[in-house]
Amino acid sequence: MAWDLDSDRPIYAQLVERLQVQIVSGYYPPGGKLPSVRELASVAAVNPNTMQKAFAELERGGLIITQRTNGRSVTEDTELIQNIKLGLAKGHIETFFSRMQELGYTEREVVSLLKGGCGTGMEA
Amino acid sequence: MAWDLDSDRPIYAQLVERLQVQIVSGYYPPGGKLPSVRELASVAAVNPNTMQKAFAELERGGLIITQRTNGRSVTEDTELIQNIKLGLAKGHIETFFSRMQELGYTEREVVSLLKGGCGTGMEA
DNA sequence: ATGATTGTATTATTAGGTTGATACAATCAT
DNA sequence: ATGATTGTATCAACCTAATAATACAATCAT
Repeated sequence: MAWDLDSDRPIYAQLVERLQVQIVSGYYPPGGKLPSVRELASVAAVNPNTMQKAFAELERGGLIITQRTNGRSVTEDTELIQNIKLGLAKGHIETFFSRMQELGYTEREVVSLLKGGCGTGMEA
Repeated sequence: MAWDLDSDRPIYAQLVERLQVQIVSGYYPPGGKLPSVRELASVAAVNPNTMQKAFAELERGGLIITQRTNGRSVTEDTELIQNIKLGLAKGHIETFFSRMQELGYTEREVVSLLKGGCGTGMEA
């Protein structure tokens, strides 16, 4: 699984988002143990300091828990996980419609566009 | 109109995107003259050098044309403008579905989710 | 012709992100 | 007990982005 990091944004922020997705999508199950800072940093081809920063950020959000000298685990608070997942989904929907609206598309146009596209001006 | 620049991404890149949208949406019509570097920089509360960099970037894409000592204009190539607009729209659609799939939603789920009209943020 | 405005270029400085190289105390497996 | 691994902290170096302060030649309005 590639990490496809973008140079146009802080790496640690991208790591946070990626790990967030991996947790709420169940790739890292609730209560499950996470790879170590050094190991994940190695996999992502990133400096351990950067991965550490991402982990610290995730912990502030409550998604992961640190056992001082024994690694980290995903929280067992499945409700929190679900809430974050729904929050992310809503955010994506909102920004998507917002961006399409900026371009001049109405909500109705966008929806019909996704269903199969009828007279939206995008066929050409 | 606020410029709501994000500190988490290069400002010049955000300026490029914003100006792109303003052009393809017709806010700056084809062949129309653009504000000067200094004026736009002032409006956006940004350093002239940064705005200059954004303009240079847009010019490389062909969207705007520079009259050496007499300001800039939007290209009159409406076909190019339309192509860029469609490209932006397609990009938004693709990344939207991609992000939703990352979270575990199928394409069919997303579409029916949007048709249900539950919270798109565009009703108002 | 004059003065203001245009795009453009230069230099210096600041701030933030990233990397690399360490180092330490606490824990686990053996 | 020993050695490896854990999270954590620190320091220096580098790079990019952004700002600030200028400066210049070419154009336009007057």
